[in-house]
Amino acid sequence: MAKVTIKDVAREAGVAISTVSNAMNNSNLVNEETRAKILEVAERLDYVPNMNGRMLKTKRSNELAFLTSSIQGDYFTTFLGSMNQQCNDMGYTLNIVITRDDDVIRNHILGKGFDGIFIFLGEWFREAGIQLLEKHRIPAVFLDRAYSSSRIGSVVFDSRRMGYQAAKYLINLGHRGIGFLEGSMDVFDGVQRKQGYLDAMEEYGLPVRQEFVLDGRFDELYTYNAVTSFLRRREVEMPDAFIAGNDLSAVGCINALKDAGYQVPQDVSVVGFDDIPVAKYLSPKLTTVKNPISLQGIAAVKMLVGIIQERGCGRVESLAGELLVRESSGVMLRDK
Amino acid sequence: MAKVTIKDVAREAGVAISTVSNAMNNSNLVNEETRAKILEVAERLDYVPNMNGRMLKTKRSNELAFLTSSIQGDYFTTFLGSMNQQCNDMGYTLNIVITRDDDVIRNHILGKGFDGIFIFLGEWFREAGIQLLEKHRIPAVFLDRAYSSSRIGSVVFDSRRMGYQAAKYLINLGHRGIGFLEGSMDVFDGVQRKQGYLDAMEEYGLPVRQEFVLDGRFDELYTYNAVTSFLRRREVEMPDAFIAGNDLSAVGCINALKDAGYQVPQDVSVVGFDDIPVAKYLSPKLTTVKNPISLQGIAAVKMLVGIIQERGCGRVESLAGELLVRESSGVMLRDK
DNA sequence: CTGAAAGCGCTTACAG
DNA sequence: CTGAAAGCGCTTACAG
Repeated sequence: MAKVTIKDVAREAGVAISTVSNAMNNSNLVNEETRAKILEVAERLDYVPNMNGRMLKTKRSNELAFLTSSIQGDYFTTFLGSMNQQCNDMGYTLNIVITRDDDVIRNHILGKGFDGIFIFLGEWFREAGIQLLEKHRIPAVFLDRAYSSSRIGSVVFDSRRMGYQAAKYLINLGHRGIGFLEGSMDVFDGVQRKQGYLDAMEEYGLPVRQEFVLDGRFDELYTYNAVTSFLRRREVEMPDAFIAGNDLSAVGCINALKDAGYQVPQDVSVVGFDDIPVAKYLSPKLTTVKNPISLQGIAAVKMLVGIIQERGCGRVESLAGELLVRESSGVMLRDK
Repeated sequence: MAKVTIKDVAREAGVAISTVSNAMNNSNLVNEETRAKILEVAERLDYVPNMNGRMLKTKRSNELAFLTSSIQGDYFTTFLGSMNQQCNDMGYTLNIVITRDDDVIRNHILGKGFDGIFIFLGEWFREAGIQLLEKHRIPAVFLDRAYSSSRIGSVVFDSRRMGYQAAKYLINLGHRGIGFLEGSMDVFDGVQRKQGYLDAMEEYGLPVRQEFVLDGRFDELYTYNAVTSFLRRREVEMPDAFIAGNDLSAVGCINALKDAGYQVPQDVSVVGFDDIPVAKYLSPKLTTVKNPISLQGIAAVKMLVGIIQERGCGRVESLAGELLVRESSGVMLRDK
């Protein structure tokens, strides 16, 4: 059966297509009987307006796109769930597109008629992409960086502050030699978390020892190896604690410490970021910073819709996380 | 800056719009110099063809939709990752839409010009939906049930066989009184896993004791409560083992058993389904059935593209899982 | 209240 | 090789 169009409905109902269109969209223009007849026919034929035809005229789709380079990890599950719900609540549908392809990205930004775009593309979206958005005045909200202009906003976590708080927490526990397992320096959170750590060290006048700053790459195995080779290199000088770029990295760190004969937190405290679901099942249970992921999704949708409907303009919204103290961190015990 | 269209490119390049269209699509029709000029202009203006205009003519979008009622859980992360990759490899982009709204579903099936649809809507997609697909000959692949026709196929797990194998494994270990924590009977896997369990019991001439079949609803807490009240009801007769509808349910079951003073697997063996990431971190580590989720995604894409390109037709493809024996199950120890 | 007409941005025969 | 024209399915002034 061929696709049924507005023509089919018009013919079947014995009216003009414009009347069908009006009946389906504009309540008060059409005679009630005519409308009833048209709706009955439309229902019978399973008529659904072709969005391509409609959008060619109206320039509005009530569709938003979420462009992401990945949906791996629990973060996305939580995030997309809340985002999608909020989109629906506000009358939009969300299209999630996983891609790292420049052409696909351009197509979705420029060629599909989305009313607005959420961007979580990390390194797959750079300056040129921003220029494109700006030049064509596409409403957009970034979830992976802090950027804003008149039609573009961002909703991010206040990773710098949380990095600062994690470090401060450890300092208050008596730790002085605090190491950092840095994540990716291409990633907003990676940079910010480290910066927060540096902020705290500076505020308390503690030296940042470069040999205590290891490359963890947000990766469990990579961190495990980095910490293991660090421990082999220098038996003498141990950090009192490590802040890891994320929980996976914290797990790798803890395992490396254990395998080298250290106890966590008795010998070394470890703090992560994210509060991944297994964090509370680990032994020791992981002390970590939890971000309000659902709130990020909701805030992002509100911001984008605000920009689209001209009720708001672009800005950077920064959400605070929460330090969850569990078992992998404790007061400083070792003698110095 | 207003949206740049084919007209803008044509004007700027001093040619007709049909020439621009040909230059961008049909290689061998256009003079090389003309084409070069046109492409240069298109590039300079950030011209991206409006997909709505194009699709109105061509009726092909190279876009597939994945309609799902949820993306909660690790299943989806794995699944969508492999599916998306396979779509890209085959020249399609995948749009993921999370919805439980009939109108949104209808719109995406009929009104958006997707070349084909993946469906994972469970109870939010019933007979009426299938009729709609059939009537309009929409290429579709189900991931949540077994159904097929000329333009519709399914890729599912062979849950019945795996349920059978899980039960058979326990029987071979010496267990006779095997209980089942059933999941949702609205869900394909829920029904099939239980049926497999029943198959095995029958094959081995073991009675299925109705009081050993509890309602777990695929839910940890719900199962915990069901098992706890079961244990309170009858101290005398204990099952030798439980098969749980999924891992969450298995966890609830194990916790209930432990809290009632039983040891797993010494007193009761427990087997789950899914192999969720925490399964191997639990104590005891969970024996479970792991499904080849990535393969399901790949097979689904291949099937749908086959149907669309008329190179294949609808069928039910059933993927085998793998029983992972870990610590929550063991040989029958108790005296009868 | 209803319908004829124009036009959104494209592609595709077709004429030249 | 290039362009004028028709038409995909809609919506929106506008005339009646």
